[in-house]
Amino acid sequence: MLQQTTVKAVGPYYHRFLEKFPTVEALAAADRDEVLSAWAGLGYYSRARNLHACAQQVVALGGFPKDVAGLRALPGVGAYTAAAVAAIAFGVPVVPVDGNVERITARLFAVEEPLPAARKTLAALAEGLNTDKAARARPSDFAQALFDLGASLCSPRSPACGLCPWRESCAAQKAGIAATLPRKAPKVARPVRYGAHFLVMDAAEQILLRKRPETGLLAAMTELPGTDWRSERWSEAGALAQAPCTASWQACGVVRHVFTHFTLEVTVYAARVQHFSNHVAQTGFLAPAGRVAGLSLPSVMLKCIKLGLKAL
DNA sequence: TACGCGTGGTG
DNA sequence: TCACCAAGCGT
Repeated sequence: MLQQTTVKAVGPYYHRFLEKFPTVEALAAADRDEVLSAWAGLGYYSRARNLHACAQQVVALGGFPKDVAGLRALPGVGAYTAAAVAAIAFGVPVVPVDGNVERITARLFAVEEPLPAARKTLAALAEGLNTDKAARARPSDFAQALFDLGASLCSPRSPACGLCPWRESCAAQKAGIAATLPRKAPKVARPVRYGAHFLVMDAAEQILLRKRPETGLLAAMTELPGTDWRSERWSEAGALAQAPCTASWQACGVVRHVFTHFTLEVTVYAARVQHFSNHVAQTGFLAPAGRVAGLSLPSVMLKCIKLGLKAL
């Protein structure tokens, strides 16, 4: 959960998740959709699918691998997570290299090569951080101390070098460039994509939803029926031509949502109908409008539903 | 290597 | 408002 996600955002999800799936066996035995639903709103949904697959693999193996190579082979476990689990759970003297440790290392050794090209260099330098006896004796505490140093003093924007225990040995601090490291390669501009989604509710206050494809963006998550997300705006006629049924559609506004690599602008249309024909209902599934929790809805769709319901 | 993959917080 | 960032991984 903590991959690219703040401790604060993870907290509630983590506790709910452990309550729902208290053991690796319970997680392995759960339905994939139940796991996705517990993850809904947290983002990077491949982590949920990988974690579920990972639990099944661990159960099949008869327990957790206890070394870096064994952990690294599990789904969703990369170099960082393998090292973190090995050090923190199993006391293996390795240094997990996350964003914090990359930043600390870049500053300590004044590495001016920009990320991501510098990643290999930084990992090699970080590996040498725990050579002293005290550090090697407590791999978990050493890793945690690095995370905390990065999160508190050696922070991205304005590092508190005056308070840093490593101030004297920090090459970037000596050179006066600590705040400018690590350097990053310039980013590409984030394009805007446009879509339209449709909220339709029957007399029993059920709304029509559908499942997204198994691969790609928001894989296997739930959504309101809608158009493609494309680089040109949709005309009203063009959007309504793809409405899930005939109804007096009402445009109720635009939802703007920022993904990592593009910004999405969704025009939301809403309508009431007496009842759904079988033909229409079979394009997706029906759910009570008041109870959309537990349906693996990503945040962008929660925004759309909220906007649509307000108009009805 | 470079990109696809979410969401919320912050200066 | 907006760019940047967060206990990265898979392809």
